[in-house]
Amino acid sequence: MNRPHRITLNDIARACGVSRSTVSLVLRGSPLVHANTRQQVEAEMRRQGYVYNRAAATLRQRVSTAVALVINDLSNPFFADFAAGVDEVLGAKGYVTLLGSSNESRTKQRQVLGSLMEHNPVGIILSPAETSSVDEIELVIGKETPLLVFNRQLVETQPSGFSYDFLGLGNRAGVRAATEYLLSIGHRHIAFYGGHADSSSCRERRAGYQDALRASGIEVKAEWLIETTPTRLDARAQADALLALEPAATAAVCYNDAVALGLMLGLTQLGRHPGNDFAVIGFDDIPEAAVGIPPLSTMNADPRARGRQAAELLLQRVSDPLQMERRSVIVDVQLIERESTSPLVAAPAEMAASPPG
Amino acid sequence: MNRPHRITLNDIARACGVSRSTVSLVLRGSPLVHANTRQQVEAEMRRQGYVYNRAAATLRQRVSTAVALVINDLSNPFFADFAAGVDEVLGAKGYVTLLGSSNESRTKQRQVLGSLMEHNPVGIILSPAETSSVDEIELVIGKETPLLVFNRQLVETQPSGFSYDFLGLGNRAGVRAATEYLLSIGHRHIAFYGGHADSSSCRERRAGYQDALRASGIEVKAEWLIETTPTRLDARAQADALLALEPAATAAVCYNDAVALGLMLGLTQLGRHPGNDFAVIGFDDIPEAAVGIPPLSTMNADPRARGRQAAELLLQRVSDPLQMERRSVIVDVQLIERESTSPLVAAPAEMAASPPG
DNA sequence: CTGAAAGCGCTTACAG
DNA sequence: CTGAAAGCGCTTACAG
Repeated sequence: MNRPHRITLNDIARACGVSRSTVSLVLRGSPLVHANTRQQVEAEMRRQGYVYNRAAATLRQRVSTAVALVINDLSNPFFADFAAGVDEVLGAKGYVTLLGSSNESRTKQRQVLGSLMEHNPVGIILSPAETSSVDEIELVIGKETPLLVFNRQLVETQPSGFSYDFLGLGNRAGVRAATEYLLSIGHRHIAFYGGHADSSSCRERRAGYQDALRASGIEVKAEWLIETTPTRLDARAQADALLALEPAATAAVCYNDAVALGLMLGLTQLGRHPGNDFAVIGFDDIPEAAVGIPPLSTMNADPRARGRQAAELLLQRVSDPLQMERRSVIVDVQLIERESTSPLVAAPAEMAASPPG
Repeated sequence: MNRPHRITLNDIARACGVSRSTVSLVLRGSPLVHANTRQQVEAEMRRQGYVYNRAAATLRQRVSTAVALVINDLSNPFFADFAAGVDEVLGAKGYVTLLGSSNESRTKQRQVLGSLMEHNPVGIILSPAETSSVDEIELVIGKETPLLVFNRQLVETQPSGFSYDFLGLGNRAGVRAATEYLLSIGHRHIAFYGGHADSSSCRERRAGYQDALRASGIEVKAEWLIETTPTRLDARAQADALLALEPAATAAVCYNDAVALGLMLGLTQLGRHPGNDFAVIGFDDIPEAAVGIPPLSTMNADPRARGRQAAELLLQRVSDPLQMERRSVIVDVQLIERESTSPLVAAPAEMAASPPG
């Protein structure tokens, strides 16, 4: 019954006949220690299976190496990939990731943040639950710990001095680019399909769609913005709304890939051939997009790269907290061209003609 | 330029005119403290924005509240869901999750485990990188910290005294049940479709398929085990192999859902109607399965529930390390019946007849 | 019911 | 190049 006495610096020092300080210096790679001493100490640490106690070091140094990562929905591959990217960079730089998930509950989010704060993270990366406010976050994390918010803006009920960095997607510019692409290949009757207008990301994407049409001198009519639940099933069910427009749409920019894939199914059932006589563009580039029939053109946000970027941004802020102006980084999403928009659809007047090439 | 002096128990004690010990007792909910004192102390903590320093408490108490979670592939929704389940239970029980991901690299896995060990986790949940061995894991985590391995067995090169718990899926029993279901609805010409035989999960699933056939007195022929890359594309391309069998297969148990969905596409292109004149069963119950055309019958492993279960198992072991016999829990996967196997296919001899009902 | 003191395992000036 | 001492923020017997 040997109680598992934890090996400490003292044990190593005693075994080597040196002081604790010397062993600590070896650990920290100080050049002050004689090479022989260093080797002897290192050998002894290996021999005894010494494990560094970072909590003790943190306490003494008053700086931790932990970063809190709080995610609204880990089951969503987009956020899971984001988390993987964050952890990749943090791990490579010697930080440990404290994970928390809120499941879109602001109450849970508050609890999780409070619990993680007790571990003295040097910073926090937060993909917030819907409708989270600046105030409720500040209340639990204080003003001192650097915060990077991802993907959703915090609701700002009153002007506060609270400062944090933001990393988000260029929803508006992305959908504008997608719409412009459809215009460039000849479409003039383009709908925005799917999503609910009370979601901020949907509003931003719709705005991008309208930007593109207006810049081309095309009038934006309300009935060309078609609402659906952002799911495959509802998107499939309402496909006929696109063909019922006057004139019928020849292309649709969709709220996201789920909607776009559902729409393609619905169009097929109605006897249309997406990619041939109708162009569809999605948003997200989920794995299924590439293997759809036809493969779906979409906007890719590379969530893993966003995670890496978020970690970099936060660590910059951690190492330079004096640079106080708040940063807001909006990342362009990239159009991935696949067959759902090619072979290029002919201009509306020639819709019945065979595709070029 | 006020350097952010961290609020400690001393500050609270001084402000209240009591000793540090008393404040600590309040913090820990001791009944020894007078109610008035307690209220005064609690109010002062709120007023000053006191944040508990768990690292200091951990150091003193010599027990941490951290659990390390190391995942082989966070980008895979199966493992992301698992992680979400783990975090859910750990958070609810007052533990913090230290996240690490190995990306299927044993080297990265070793580094990550080593780094997390410095934070004194009370236990480790590991979904190991492929071909990880018992020895390499033990070398880095030692014999003292409880370990729960998920999903894949560790390679055991030599008998070692190292003990850990295991949570895995009932691949063999699950596929046996799937195959028996197909037998029960009249099929006699059932193939096992997809996957590579050098993967342990594929071997286990094939074994379950063979178990069912043998128990029914049906001979298992090698050509009825069809290998494909476990992807939708390859599965689609090789669908004709099923119809080329003598006699042609009327049903297939697939290695996983990706394969099954690809197979359904391939069969459709060959003029068959999955769910009507051919039965298909997948494995995993990925989100797409439910919205396939037709919806895919499959085996569900509920990864999020597995995560919760893993956390429970580990915490049991943490609280009772004396119970030394190793536990190995194999969870049954559940058949989810959807249209890809119903309306029930008639027995082979009557294949051309209309479905019942 | 409350306080003084010791100690968890480190790091860091400060001497030598 | 090495050692003795103090201290990070807690908790825990032990007195009173």
